[in-house]
Amino acid sequence: MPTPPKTSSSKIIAAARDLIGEPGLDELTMQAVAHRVGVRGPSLYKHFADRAALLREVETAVVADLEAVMIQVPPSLDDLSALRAIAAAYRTFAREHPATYSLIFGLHSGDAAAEQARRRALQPALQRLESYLGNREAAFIRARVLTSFLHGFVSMETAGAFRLGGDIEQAFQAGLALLLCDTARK
Amino acid sequence: MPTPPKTSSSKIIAAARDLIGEPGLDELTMQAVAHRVGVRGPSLYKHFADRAALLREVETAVVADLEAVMIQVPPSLDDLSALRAIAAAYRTFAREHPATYSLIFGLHSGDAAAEQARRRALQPALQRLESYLGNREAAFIRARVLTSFLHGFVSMETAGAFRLGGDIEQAFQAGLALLLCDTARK
DNA sequence: GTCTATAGCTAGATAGAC
DNA sequence: GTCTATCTAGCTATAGAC
Repeated sequence: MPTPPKTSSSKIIAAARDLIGEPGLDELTMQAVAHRVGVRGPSLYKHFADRAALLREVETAVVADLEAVMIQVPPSLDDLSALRAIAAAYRTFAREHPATYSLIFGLHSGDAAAEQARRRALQPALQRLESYLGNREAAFIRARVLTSFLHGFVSMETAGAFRLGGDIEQAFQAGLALLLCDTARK
Repeated sequence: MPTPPKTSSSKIIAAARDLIGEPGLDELTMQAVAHRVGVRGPSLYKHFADRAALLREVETAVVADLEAVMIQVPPSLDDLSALRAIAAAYRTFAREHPATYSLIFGLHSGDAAAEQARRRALQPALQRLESYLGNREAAFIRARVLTSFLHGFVSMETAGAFRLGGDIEQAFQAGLALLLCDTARK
């Protein structure tokens, strides 16, 4: 006679869902990196203690790159135009390097250098917001809201999550318009 | 004499960044799932063809769960209150099941069932938005904007990306207030 | 700093008995 | 439908020669 069932598809699915942990970066293997730079895997360990150490440095470098594109905004622009330009630069960066971008908020390694890079990258936008809103605290809150929108939008966009048609560019501009409306000014 | 250098730390970092592909779900191994349901690994293959097939079903189930919590909003609520409640339910779901939540926009498997589940989950919020804004097209755009904000906010929140202090709840409410202001009504 | 060789591990998936 | 046994494959990391 056949062995009695111990489980079921739905039980397996439920267990799988309980099990999901942090997503990794499977493709980034030491050997693949080594091949890219023309050496063998073990040679990398003369440069970095282990894979985690390499990842920490990558994280910091990526954030610095994002800062570099956001900082390109001409100082001559008015605040609102500058904020729009920063947002556009952010989105462009994410679209051009989607997997790389995902490290910025995806690794959360707690690395001090990466954390400092993140803080530094935020600074220009924060200053513009403060000038625009005329209120330091409001600018800080708005920065969080704007960053959330930008991160969510580009994450969905690069993941191909906008699948219902329509003008995606229009949605981006509409979101910016709502979040950059100057309602906090007294 | 020592072997001449073929590479450098910065080259390695650059190569690593070029290499980053899609993040995986390392912890979700077939053996771990099997152990959870009290069987051995190979038994799972009688239920699902392979790991990818299991993941597709998990994805659909997760979206259905998110829909279930968003649908709990009482019909008696006015549109604005209902939209706030839906947003709160979304955020609560992500906070309670962060890793599970990350599958919703993270897997993009192109699975038809998952796609249909996503569409279905969006429907109630979309209807409320249409009633609130009095414009079908504006509601569709606003839904994209709101979803982007929600997804970005909860992704950052669960990743621990809000590291600069301050009231995170206040930022969430501020974002909702800006995105739910009724500026599109004629 | 590079290499070869290898240890040690873990994963996905299959074969065949029951 | 479950099991044991096994295959294949890939990864991190180390040892030691050059």
